[in-house]
Parts: sequence; C-alpha cells; structure tokens
Amino acid sequence: MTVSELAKRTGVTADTIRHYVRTGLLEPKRDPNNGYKRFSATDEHRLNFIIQAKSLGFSLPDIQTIFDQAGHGESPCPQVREIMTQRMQEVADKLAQMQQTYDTMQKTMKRWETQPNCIPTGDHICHLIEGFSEEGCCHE
Amino acid sequence: MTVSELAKRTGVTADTIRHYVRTGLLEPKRDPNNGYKRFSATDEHRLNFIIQAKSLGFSLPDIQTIFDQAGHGESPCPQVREIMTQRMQEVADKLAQMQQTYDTMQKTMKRWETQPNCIPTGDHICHLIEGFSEEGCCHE
DNA sequence: CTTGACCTGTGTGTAACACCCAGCTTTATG
DNA sequence: CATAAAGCTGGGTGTTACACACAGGTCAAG
Repeated sequence: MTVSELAKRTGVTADTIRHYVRTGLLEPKRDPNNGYKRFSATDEHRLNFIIQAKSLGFSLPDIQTIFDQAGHGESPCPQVREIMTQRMQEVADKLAQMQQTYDTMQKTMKRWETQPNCIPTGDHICHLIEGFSEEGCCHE
Repeated sequence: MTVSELAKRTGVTADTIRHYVRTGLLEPKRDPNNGYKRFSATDEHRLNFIIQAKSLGFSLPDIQTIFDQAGHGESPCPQVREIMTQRMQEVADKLAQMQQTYDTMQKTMKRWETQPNCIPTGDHICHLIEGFSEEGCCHE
C-alpha cells in the first residue's frame, strides 16, 4: 500500500500519515526502487489504533508510549488508564476556560452593538477593546 | 523599563514579552550600551491592549492587523467586529468538539472500570482502546 | 576586584498536522 | 514506442503562542 491508498482506506489525509511516519509512530517498509513508503496490513492496524486512541483524547506521544510498552510485551493497560485520567482533567480544564472565553465574547459582542466605531488617537487604539467601562466613544 | 520590569507590571512572563517583540507586536527601543530592550509607557499601553484583546479571543495576528489598521489612522473597529464574529464561531465549534471528546472519555472510563488488563499479542495492542464492543479480554 | 546572584538575547522545542514544490510514476494518446 | 498530461511522492517549511536552555553580560556585596 502506498501513502495515498492507506489514506483512502483509513479516512485520514496522506499528510497525516506522513507526519506519523516522520515522528516514528508508523514505520513502513521502503520501496527499494523509488524510496516510496510501503504499508502492510499491520501498519494499517496500527494506524487505526492511532485514530481510535486520538478520538479518546490521547496525544501522539501518549500513543508512542503505549506502543513502546506493548512492544516490550508488557501490558500497556495500566499506563492507558493513568494517561486517560490525566487527559480527562486537562480536557475539563480547557473546556471550562474556553467556555469562559466564549461567555466573555458573547457579552462583549452584545455591548458592541450599541457602540459606534472610533478613530485611533495617540491615547488609544480601539475603544471597543480598551474601553470596557466607558460609555461613549471618541467618534460620534 | 526592561523586559522583566514590564513583565512584573503587566503580569505576563518575560518570555511572553520577548515573544511579542520577536513577532513585531511590540517594538521597544534598544539600549545602545548592551542591546537590552527598553520599553516606554506607550509600549506598556500596547501590551495591555494585547492582553485585553487576547482575553477576548483575538489571536496575535489579529491584533497585529488591528495595530496596522490603527496605524494608518483608520478605524479598526469594523475589522474588530468582523474578526470577533469569526473567532466566536471557531470557539463555539471547538467547544462542541471538545465537549464530545470529553463525553466519550467519560463513557470509556466507566466501561474500563469493569475490564481487566491485557497482554499485547501480534493481533492487537490494547483491548481497552481497540475492543470497543468486545466483552472479555485476552488476559483473565 | 572578585564572587555570586540575577538578568539578557537568541536559538530551539512543543502539538499536530497543512502546504509547497521539484521530481518521479503512471496513464492516455498518437 | 514515444511522449505528454495527470497524479503522486518525499522532504522542507509554516502554523500558534509561548516555554525552556544556555552562554554571556550586569549589578550589588564584600
């Protein structure tokens, strides 16, 4: 299988696969004639594993860790559980932070509806952003 | 003001300020003796603007665009409104996606509670991740 | 004047790809 | 069979917003 064939079969872009190869997550054989990457069924399985793990919130380094662990013949499951716990906390944190940003954006947009545009002076750049508590604007 | 002084006054790290200087968002004078960055009150004002805008969801390139526009003597407000609309949509999309990831993670963790660890074979890497529909595990 | 603590600029690393582009392959055609 | 058009390839670089590392400069204390 070439890069693009594998891409079609798995639904990811060829660039994504190339990226995984570059970072060592996939290690396809090389065609001696032209240096092209040649993927086996095992490679396809590995790629599907990567896609699955990613959808569960694992990072690529996480997945590499899992591969390393499994390559040693040891069970990666304890690591998997541990990493998942960490990642869940991180996702929860980011989620809360993004939600707050979103709320701020919404409030701000609403306030802006009643505010005119302004012309920059030496003192300020954009009242919409700077003048959170101001009432009027420089340019009526 | 030196980098670290400005950092203390504004609450960001010195590295962050250095980053803004490198990307052209801030353009401090240089001390002729040692090449150190020297920040004026105007620079501090610009930095506070950057911090404010960032908290509203603007990217650094967005902020650069606003500066450029204001530098021309034109009102950056129309751009600001337009960019904010875009960014809000993006944040909303990411938020929904992250929420879904989080839900999946939670469900998965719950299922894992009842599943044992496994030993990797040639066929699979980690049943926890691969065997979404499976009942048992290779290693009882 | 020297020792140590602190500070500086620049170079590089991070996550996860997307984009670019010269050149090789494959396919269609004459 | 030759060739031209179309498609694919690998590797280099760009993206976002910084954090970290490190050699060397600076400053106060002794």
